[in-house]
Amino acid sequence: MDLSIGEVARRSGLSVHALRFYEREGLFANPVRRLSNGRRVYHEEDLEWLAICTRLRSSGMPLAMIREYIDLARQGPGNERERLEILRRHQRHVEARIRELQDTLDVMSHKVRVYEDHLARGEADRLWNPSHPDPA
Amino acid sequence: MDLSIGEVARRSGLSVHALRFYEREGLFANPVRRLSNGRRVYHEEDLEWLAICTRLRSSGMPLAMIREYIDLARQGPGNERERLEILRRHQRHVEARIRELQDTLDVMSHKVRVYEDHLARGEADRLWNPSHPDPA
DNA sequence: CTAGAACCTAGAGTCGGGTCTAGATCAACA
DNA sequence: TGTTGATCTAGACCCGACTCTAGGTTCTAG
Repeated sequence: MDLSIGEVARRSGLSVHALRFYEREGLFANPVRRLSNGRRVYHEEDLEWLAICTRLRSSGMPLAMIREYIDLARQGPGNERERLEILRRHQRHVEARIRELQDTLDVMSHKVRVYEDHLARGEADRLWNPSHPDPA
Repeated sequence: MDLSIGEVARRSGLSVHALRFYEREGLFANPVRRLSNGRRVYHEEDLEWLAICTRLRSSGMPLAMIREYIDLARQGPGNERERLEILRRHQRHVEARIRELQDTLDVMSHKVRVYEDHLARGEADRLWNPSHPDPA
């Protein structure tokens, strides 16, 4: 079940450009094979890995960290602890990020609520305006 | 209580470069005043606004959106609904982002847990490795 | 046979958000 | 007085992660 780069782009949501770029950056576990005419051939497992990559990326893992991971995986058994450590590092990072966002969200929600009250009463212009006192 | 750019940098955590850059980008509500010798003078309210900016930035609000907001604030009363709408837009964005991160975190945590079990039993090399089946 | 789509490479360009440099001025201290 | 350090401007540069271009080949349908 061979897949062309266009097919993989369509199914992964990445552009063909991005797929070639990822390959140059060494983000594929298995070197991408070529047809005799030079065209790239992908398989289902590449698609699965890309789905994981996309997840990791969208949660803020830099390509360099993904490469670090895949480099270990490529070396085969023996470094599982290290791989796990990379994942845990990112896990902690994401957790911290969620806390940070939640924190900002709380502050914002409070501001918005207070301001809505003020607006409802016809008082206004005091919402996070550095030139004026803060109603919160 | 006048503050120099260096003082503001120290207290805001932004670099002097970034402060000048923010000014060029129109992110200050009140135009930054100058001493007769051309040096910038800041005040406590600038610092307060910068703290807010930093929050918004670190939660992913682009500078362009902050500028949009501050432009409205600068125009004075009458556009409070619009300002509120900007905040709500970002609020929704942050909420969605938190959900996305939480989602990825769940997947990762599951993977990590399963893998730790496998490792503990001496089975290995199956953690998100595109060349091998997945134990999850 | 031919048009158009899909593919190839190398390398340039983009965007956001800064960061840094050069060269000048100015302040403060020993 | 001289040196150190803070500031100024304009503009170049950086980074990550793509995105796009130019110029060329190859596949596919009619």
